[in-house]
Amino acid sequence: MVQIPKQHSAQPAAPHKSVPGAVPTSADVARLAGVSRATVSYVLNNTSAVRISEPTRRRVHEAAKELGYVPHAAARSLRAGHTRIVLVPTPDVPIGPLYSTFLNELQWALSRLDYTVVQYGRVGLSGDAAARAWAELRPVAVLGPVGMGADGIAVLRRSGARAVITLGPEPVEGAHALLTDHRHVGRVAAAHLLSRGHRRIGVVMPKEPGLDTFAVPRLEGVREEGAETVPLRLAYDEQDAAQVAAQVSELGLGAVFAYNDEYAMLLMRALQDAGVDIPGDVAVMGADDLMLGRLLRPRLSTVRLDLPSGQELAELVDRLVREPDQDAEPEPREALAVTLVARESA
Amino acid sequence: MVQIPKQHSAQPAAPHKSVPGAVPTSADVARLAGVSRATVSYVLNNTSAVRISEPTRRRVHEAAKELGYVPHAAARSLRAGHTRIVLVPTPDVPIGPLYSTFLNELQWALSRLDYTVVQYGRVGLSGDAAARAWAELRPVAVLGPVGMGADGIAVLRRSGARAVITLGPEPVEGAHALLTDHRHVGRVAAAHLLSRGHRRIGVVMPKEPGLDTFAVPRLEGVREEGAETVPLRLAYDEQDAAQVAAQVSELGLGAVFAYNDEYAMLLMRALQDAGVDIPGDVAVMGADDLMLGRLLRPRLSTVRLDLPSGQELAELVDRLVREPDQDAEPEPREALAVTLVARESA
DNA sequence: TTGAAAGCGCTACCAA
DNA sequence: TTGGTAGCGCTTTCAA
Repeated sequence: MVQIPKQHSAQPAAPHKSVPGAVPTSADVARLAGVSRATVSYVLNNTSAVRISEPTRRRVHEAAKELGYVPHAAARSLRAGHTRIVLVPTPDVPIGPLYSTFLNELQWALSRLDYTVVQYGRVGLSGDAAARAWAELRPVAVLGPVGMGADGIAVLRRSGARAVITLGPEPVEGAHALLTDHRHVGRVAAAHLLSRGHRRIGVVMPKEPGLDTFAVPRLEGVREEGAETVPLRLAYDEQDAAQVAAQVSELGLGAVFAYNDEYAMLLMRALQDAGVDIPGDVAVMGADDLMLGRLLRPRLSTVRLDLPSGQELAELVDRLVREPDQDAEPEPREALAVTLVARESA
Repeated sequence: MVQIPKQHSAQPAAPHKSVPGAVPTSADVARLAGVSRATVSYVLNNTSAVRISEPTRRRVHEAAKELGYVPHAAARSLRAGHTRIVLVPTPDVPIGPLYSTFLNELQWALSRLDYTVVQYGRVGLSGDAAARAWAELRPVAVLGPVGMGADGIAVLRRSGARAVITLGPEPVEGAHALLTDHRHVGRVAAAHLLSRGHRRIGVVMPKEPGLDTFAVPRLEGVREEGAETVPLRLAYDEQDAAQVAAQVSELGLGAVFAYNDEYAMLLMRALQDAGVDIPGDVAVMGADDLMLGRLLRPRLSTVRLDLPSGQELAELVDRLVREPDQDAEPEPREALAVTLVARESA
């Protein structure tokens, strides 16, 4: 599976002799400083249980610096029996500025807490195969294994993960669930549109694959709120937008709820280019409350989403890692706050 | 530094006895299958140098499945002497859809090639401290250590990194350099504006910290092309945009080059709200060629950037890992293609 | 205050 | 075809 250069076996070099080109180990440091490996470890880790004399400390530090010694994380965690790795999924598809900002923040906050963030792409593995691949790294925490079943979670748990946190519409057994139910988004938008007298609502669904994870629940939310929905598939380009705009007119739709602000902007422009008045002829709503919505004319009405901050989530991870039993199976809690932002377009 | 639960030392449990709650090892599998650990390794890795009988294979596989055995990546790479880890920097600050799409693509492509992508945030460490922290993971490749000097690169190299690739304006010794010189962006924009008779150009610089890495070179490019530049600091909000718009009028600026399309849109809207005609009174140019530029009226003139695709970059990494000496110090090559996209706003 | 040595989980050599 | 075993680099107990 992995090709390994036979550098070691080629010549069974005399033990305890440092090869020039090789990466220095703590043994090399020990030799140079004239102490034992144990002492090196004590000094470099500031082990408080042991007192090492100043001269020895200095010698060790100097030797380490001279050799450019860098400890080997894998060896350390093998010995320790656990890692500081937090696994974070790479979304299969670019998912918008909102989410990528959130991820960024999260990574930053986790790094601050001295965790190593590993982004793991699924790359076509099924839920359980993915779980096994992830478990090989022995992560101390795993975030948002979307679409992973209870079995996968169990594998992760058995492999030593002390915190498994899902972000998704429904709780998964064995994981700490942060519910992000995007149906709320659709409901809020629909409620607003309904209150303005629109009973039939066109719902813009991205043609781009992968976004359905969010788009479908948003559509469902609109339906649940009691509106009649007309799905409109829209690719993120101008040509397609012109076609959908025509479709909106043909169908006599008086209101449209777009997947998010970007798709709303795209469609709104196409409608305006076709001479449609907004909100007079067609009311348009977006979602995500991006800056661009404020810059459009008319100003875009939208739905704001508040995810937990990366900071908060990082702290949750840290807490679960430290006290794993505490909330083994806590009440799943809604983590997605949703607010109407009524401006001019609807 | 890391608190380690003393689960092992608490009771020096009899060796070779599998503890129920613990993570199963290959020894557990061997015991259950009634074979040696070596055999387990052979079977599970499909080692071609050794032939194992079918019945034995089956027994091993069954035992592994029953125990839910998952190999330990750290132990494996400790033994192997190298990892499949590729270190990728987390940008300190959200950096726009263009770059995050690129990163995403890259991660996906690397995962496909069986690399483990680790995102490492700098978290306030200086270049060389960061290099040491990164080297602890013994990555086989490191991408884009921005602002890291030759020393840092050397540490990484000595720790076993076979590919060190920088993306930045200038080559760094010891690394494979992909030059991304954003001055080109400014030059192309300035050339266009100059050809339209604008000699004095307002240059919008984001107030947001971290973006200066790109903003400053873009400004320099404008200057190098022979224009007189007037820096305009702009925060990404409407209030500030209104102020800057007023400033543009006061200064009698006839042309503005914004850091990117988003800032251009922001300023353009503010100018229009103030009754300024575009491009009649003020010509506006953006950069990055985002979709939103096409949707503005007038349509936004901009500069398109083409980074190498994630796929290409992943292949480069793979090639360097396989043949490290080949291009130890190759000719640094320009990796950022820059094209003028002239539309209506300038 | 320091050193010797065991052992974390795994793979690959060598011997049977 | 299979097993024994050394050893990757590190930390930590125990003994000196």
